[in-house]
Amino acid sequence: MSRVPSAEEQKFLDEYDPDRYPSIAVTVDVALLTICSGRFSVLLVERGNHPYKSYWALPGGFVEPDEDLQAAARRELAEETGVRDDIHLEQLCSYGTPGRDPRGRTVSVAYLGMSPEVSNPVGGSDAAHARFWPVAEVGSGDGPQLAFDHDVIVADAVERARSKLEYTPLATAFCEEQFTLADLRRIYEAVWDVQLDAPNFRRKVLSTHGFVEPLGDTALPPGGGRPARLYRRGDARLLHPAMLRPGASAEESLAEQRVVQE
Amino acid sequence: MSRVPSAEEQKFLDEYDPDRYPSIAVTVDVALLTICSGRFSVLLVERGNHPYKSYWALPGGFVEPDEDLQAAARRELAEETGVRDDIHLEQLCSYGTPGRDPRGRTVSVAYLGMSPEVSNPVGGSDAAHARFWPVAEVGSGDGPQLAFDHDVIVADAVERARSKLEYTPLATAFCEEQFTLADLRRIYEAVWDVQLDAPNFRRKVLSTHGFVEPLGDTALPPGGGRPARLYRRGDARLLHPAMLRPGASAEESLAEQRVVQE
DNA sequence: GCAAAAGTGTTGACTGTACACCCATGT
DNA sequence: ACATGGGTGTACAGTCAACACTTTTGC
Repeated sequence: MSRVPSAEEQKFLDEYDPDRYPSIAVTVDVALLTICSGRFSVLLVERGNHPYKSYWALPGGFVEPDEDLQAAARRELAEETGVRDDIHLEQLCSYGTPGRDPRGRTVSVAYLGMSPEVSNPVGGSDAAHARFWPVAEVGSGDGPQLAFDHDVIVADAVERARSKLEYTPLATAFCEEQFTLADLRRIYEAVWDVQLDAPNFRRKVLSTHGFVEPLGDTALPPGGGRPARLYRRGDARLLHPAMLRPGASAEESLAEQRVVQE
Repeated sequence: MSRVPSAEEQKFLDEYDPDRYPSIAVTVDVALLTICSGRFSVLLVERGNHPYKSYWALPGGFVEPDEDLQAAARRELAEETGVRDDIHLEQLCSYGTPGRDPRGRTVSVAYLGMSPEVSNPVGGSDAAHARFWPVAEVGSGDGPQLAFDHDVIVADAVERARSKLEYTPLATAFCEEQFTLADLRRIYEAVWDVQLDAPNFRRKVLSTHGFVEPLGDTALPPGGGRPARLYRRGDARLLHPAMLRPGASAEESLAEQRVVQE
């Protein structure tokens, strides 16, 4: 990567005087969310190096010279956890407060991932262990201690996911290729931590154009009962009308404000 | 800024080998939106230097060593356009595709700003001119030619603003300190490019807790008519229920998908 | 038959929209 | 007086939550 700069590039490098602007490192971090044994969870890796050794952190790392940001996020996720790479991934936010990394100035572009349950995430190169933690435990005292500002990133990711389930069909990103409406409903119930009325949920989903596509087959429920029809993702990107969270008036709105207000 | 690095920092610098990772420059760009003579508009500056000389661009520039990202956005906005600095500013998205700047690798953290009408934005240091352009013209052929990937950033900012007006009280960010409900309604009409029913709009706003606070005074409408009551911003950060755009079903949803889908 | 889960029908409360109408001011 | 825009009342239509009820399976 040490070629002769063009005149344009040289001009840029003059403006970008490395004495005035010592390099800022650009990293990506991924908050991969999933429903793990019925609980809304986030993938974390245990750090093997200082600083924050033996703390838990989001998988992530440096962006390579000619690599797109999202490609970097996908690569880090694969390297550190072996998660398959066709999952939904979207940019969440960038975090660049001076001092967020004690080793030097970094700006981290965080990504939000959503995937069906992953059986065994493997700890990769720089990650000692990798496992899913229920998001309810991450904020509280009895959960894992998070490195850097990753607790903030996780909180933002969780709230973004909760909100996106309202007006996009992304709940299907947590489902397998084929799923029943009960599967889909359990996604909503786990993410929002509420109970939903199955008959009304069914009607809402089916009346929303492009949310799900019916398949011919049926699946047997685990504990016995009538077989349920199977569906796959539809082609809609937005829900009309939205699937609003129940009882979102007044008091609950406190938690949401973090992500929304900036 | 040339001090002796600590052991931790040195370790970081070893990991962050500048040969493997040639510096990525971090910049901020600001899409400042406002209602200018009744039209939903974005602030652009005409570039005085190559590349993209005499093209129009968003105000922005390099992040300084010990500067928070949002502070950098606010500083660049003040330097290049003289816009007052108490306006609403929130992070929009980061753009880092290799090749987006022909001079070298950059990652730009874009911010979305909302402000009341600004009388005379002044072109600052590196900006030849600064002016507001109606967003409807920016995308089309007869509008300004935009530098870099700023057309994408503007499109994302516009869609984010349209969407935020639905579920937050941010329309008030476009209003002066004191405003009438007709002022507020004209904000919605300009941003969404629709006509709203004044009586129903009034009821919706007043029934939404914390959206606006009534003041004692009244203001005379410009062309004669009954004086209107004045209001100021309320303390809500989210609207319950939301102010949904009329006729948002099916066909119109095409444009929205850009920002939402990633 | 009974338990369990899928799926259907019905009702009453609530919300959004359209529009008729009244009120207060300038000219 | 009348034009202009602010503000109120009302009635209809659509949506949503609650829950009773039917269907199809395993045991």
